[in-house]
Amino acid sequence: MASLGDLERTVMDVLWAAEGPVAAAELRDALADRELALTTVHTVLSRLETKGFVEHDDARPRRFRPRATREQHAAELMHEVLGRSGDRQAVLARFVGGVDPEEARMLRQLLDGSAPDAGTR
Amino acid sequence: MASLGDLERTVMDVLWAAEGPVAAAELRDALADRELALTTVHTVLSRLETKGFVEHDDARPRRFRPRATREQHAAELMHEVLGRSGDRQAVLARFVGGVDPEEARMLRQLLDGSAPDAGTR
DNA sequence: CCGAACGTCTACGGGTCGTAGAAAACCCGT
DNA sequence: ACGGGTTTTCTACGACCCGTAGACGTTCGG
Repeated sequence: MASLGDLERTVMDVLWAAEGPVAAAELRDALADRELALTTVHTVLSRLETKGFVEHDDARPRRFRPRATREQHAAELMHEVLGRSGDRQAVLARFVGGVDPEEARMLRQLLDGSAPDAGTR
Repeated sequence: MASLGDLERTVMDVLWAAEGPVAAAELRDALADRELALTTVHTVLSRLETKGFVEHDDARPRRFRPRATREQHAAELMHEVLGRSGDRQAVLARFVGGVDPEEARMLRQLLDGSAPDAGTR
């Protein structure tokens, strides 16, 4: 999976946090601390599009939105790491060893209640 | 966490697969298909060292070894992704939704048997 | 139809990474 | 102790990625 630069990730964070699709100018404003030129935002957006992270409608000001939710993306990344990693079971063992007890409890629930496919979509 | 280039990852894979510490020349041979110059291997190793992925002893031919197991590394990566990702619970939900039943069973076991800290170290 | 907002295309400078030569440091056999 | 191969270090270079933005064409609202 393609990986993201700093600004790219920041932009994705804004998009993920947004309610609906977002126009370039809104993005620039959301990142006002960076004082970005509008074209910069456009460049980043089009790269994100090439990488498959966002898409835009054809309304006039174009509006951009993420192709996956932040959670989908993170979960996919985790699976990718797991997949590329030799002994999956050993990795999972270490992984669950490191989750805090709160989350461990939740995991147990998720696994027990697992209707086939729960949480996938 | 610093991320790895292609060759860097390949080198780590060799080191992780190896029984013990490995000398640069052995690495070059293990990657014979790439026809790398020895100095190339050295460069990569020293970058990996800078990034904290390997260390070497002071024997003559230096011998290199990973500072973490492949599994530790993968698990850390997974935690990093999880940490940077907003709604941890939602991510975990999606994540476990995607593990195959085999592994789900194993996860349940790991979670139930969880003596505090099991698998951490 | 004009001006302002928008979008596309091109570019550049810094950083990382694959790649390796030059040269220094080192070790073994004689 | 010396010379030649082996190892290590230092330096470099080209490709590519990414942050950044200007130039210039496009489109919409009045």
